[in-house]
Amino acid sequence: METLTIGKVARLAGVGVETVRFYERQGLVEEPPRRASGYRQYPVETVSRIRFIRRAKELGFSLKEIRELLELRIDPKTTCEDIRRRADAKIDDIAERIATLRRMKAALERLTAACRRGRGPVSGCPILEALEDGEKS
Amino acid sequence: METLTIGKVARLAGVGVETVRFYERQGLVEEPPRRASGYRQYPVETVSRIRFIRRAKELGFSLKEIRELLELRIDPKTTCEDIRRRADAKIDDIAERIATLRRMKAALERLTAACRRGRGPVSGCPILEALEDGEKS
DNA sequence: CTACACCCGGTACCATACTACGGAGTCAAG
DNA sequence: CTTGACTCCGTAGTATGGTACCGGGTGTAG
Repeated sequence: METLTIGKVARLAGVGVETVRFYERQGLVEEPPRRASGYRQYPVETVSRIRFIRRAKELGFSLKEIRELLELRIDPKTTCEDIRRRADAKIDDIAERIATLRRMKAALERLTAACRRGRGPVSGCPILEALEDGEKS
Repeated sequence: METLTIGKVARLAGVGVETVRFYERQGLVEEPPRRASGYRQYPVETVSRIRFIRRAKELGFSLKEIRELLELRIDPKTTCEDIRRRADAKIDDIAERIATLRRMKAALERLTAACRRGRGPVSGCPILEALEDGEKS
């Protein structure tokens, strides 16, 4: 089975070596087996895992939330009911983020449209107005 | 014209007084007029502005990016061309975030579906696998 | 068998985004 | 006209998420 050193994992995932070790300390990346010298031996999947972490982080999930997302899987240690409840909560959260982003996008599209056809009466701040409704917390 | 003290703005927007002043220092909230005593007099719109900042932050935008979003408007100081270019870049950014969130949501939905019909062969980490493709940076 | 890139753990430092504190002045209800 | 909540500014401290550096050991190509 193919394994990678920490440096290769880091390069493939587009992060620094220090970041990989940091994610390990945070419980986001499983502690890999070591060889006699103490060198970490990573399975190739670790690369995808780290790439996922980066993407989720860009979308505003905290490392704690990302850990929870990564723990969502069907295994014998947790009941199906429990997994479904937590996954459903995440789904709702994500749906709401998508809805808000869509409103922001629509507002910006109206702005560029107004711009294109000779600066209509768009003043004030359109993106801000787009979120006036739809408040919920 | 109705104005608000900093404390009222903060309460209505759901943040602390210190946060309002912090956003002012960061250029996210315009410096309001003061009365003779030095007290800030905010227009009511400031509340929406701060609520927008909070939402955008939850979606993973940095304060710097949020400032850029809030500056996108048609005014005489910038050319239409410039506004459109910057707005288009933000639109692309947002579209990509939406696409990634949709893939995450779909993965979680597959997980709960598998869960519901008596734990199928879903092992490993479905949300992670959902993003295996669609890499771009 | 040595050079050089790589890995080890530990600690210290950094940027971002707040949050708290202190000492003093202000406002309004009673 | 006092009292208590609110405001002022400045500075310092916190949490998160890394990033950098250290002295030392490891691995391998020439």
